[in-house]
Amino acid sequence: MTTDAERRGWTQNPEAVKQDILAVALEEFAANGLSGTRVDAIASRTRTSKRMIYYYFKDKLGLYTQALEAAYLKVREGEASLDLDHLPPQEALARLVAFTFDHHRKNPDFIRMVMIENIHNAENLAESQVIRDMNVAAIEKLSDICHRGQEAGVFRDGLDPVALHWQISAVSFFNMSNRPSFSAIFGGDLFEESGQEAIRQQTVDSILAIVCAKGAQPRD
Amino acid sequence: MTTDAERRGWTQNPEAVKQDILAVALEEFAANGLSGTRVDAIASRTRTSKRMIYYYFKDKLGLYTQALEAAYLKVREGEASLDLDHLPPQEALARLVAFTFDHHRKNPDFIRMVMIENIHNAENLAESQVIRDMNVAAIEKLSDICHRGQEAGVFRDGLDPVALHWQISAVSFFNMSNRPSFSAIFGGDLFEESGQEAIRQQTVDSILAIVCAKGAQPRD
DNA sequence: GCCGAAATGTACTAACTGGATCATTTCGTT
DNA sequence: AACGAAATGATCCAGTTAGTACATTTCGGC
Repeated sequence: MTTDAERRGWTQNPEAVKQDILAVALEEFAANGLSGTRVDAIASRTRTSKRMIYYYFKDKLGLYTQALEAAYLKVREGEASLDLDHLPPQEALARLVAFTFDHHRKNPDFIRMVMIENIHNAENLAESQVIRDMNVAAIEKLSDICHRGQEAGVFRDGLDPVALHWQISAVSFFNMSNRPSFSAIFGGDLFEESGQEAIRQQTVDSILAIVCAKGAQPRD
Repeated sequence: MTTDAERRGWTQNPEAVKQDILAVALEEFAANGLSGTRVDAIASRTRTSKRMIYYYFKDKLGLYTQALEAAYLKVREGEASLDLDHLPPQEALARLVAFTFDHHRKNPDFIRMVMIENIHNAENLAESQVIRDMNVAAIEKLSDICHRGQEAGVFRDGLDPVALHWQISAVSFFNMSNRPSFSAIFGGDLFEESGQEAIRQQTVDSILAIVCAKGAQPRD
């Protein structure tokens, strides 16, 4: 299929060109921020030219916005694999927390895109419906676990799934977002593999502690 | 003292000029990031000129670095006021967590500077000794509480003050840093006053839970 | 009051950078 | 095989921006 292109000249391949640009753009924006990224830098790392960027994405901002959505989509793919329905609530929650923690670790450029968005007050993110949808799913998963736990009598009443998600995200996100500053100040021990396991466990414990009904026995 | 300047011409006042520039620079960098900030924009908001910026700070990066340190210093001032030695360990820790949470809320541009630094892999922050010193103090405070708690038998053994600090920081920091994206997706309820109180309490609870000795009674 | 260094004002520039212009090639449709 | 629209290449441009050159003023010490 690409043999035509190899031989001489070039072949029209809009979709591949778009994807190529988008992949590079994501890396560049994640690495350098919105104003820190040079369109020329993206173009030169692409198999095509700057001309195509403006042809398909119109703007630097247009490209950025699409790259942001691409980052979210890429992350979403990895999330479906998690099936917790068959687990008892405490176990399910523990798994969800640990999974979220690890999942953030595996997606550094997604993290960086969100950081960058926050620097810009999430103005572009606020537009995207795609992104909103995706996160609602996360809440539903969590909400379901909460209900099951309450019915089983092992979780306390009055849980707020959003507040819970907030806390899980906070730790998982911070672990990646502030790693440079944190380890510059305190050294990198916590970010070695053993350190990461420790704080992941600490995170799981802390989350379980706040949902557990008073008097319920802690898991071992 | 400024009357001379009012009358005609200008008065030499190196220190005031420096501080003026630095204050504006901090705001601008915090608002727009490193590459997003225009030196001219800083200059025009200053009582002096761009010329002075380069005279005193040499570089855009030089100015940025000093602004970063200034942000840290400003935050440090507010921290000394906290005296926990007279409180029992659990109470002291609870206060420390709540204080940290609130303190971050009160210093948005500090938060943003750290965010920006992390985008840049904390390269500039890593240089500054001032900043390192400051955070060591925080760990010592926490470490002291841990020891007292262990001696009193209410905290479990094997606590890592740095890991604890990591968790406290994570939540407090994320609460500010990711507010735009989080509320764009989930709405702003958690960031109303009542919501903030709820998650602050949730944070305190979760931290206490992970330090408390198994079997120790939770505070009421 | 004078002198040299420090401090400040004004105007400029060289390079960068987002974006535009113009021309050419591919390719499905007829 | 011809035609028109879509896709791509090559080059250029105008505004922006970090940083500078040059001139002037202030001020402490003598």
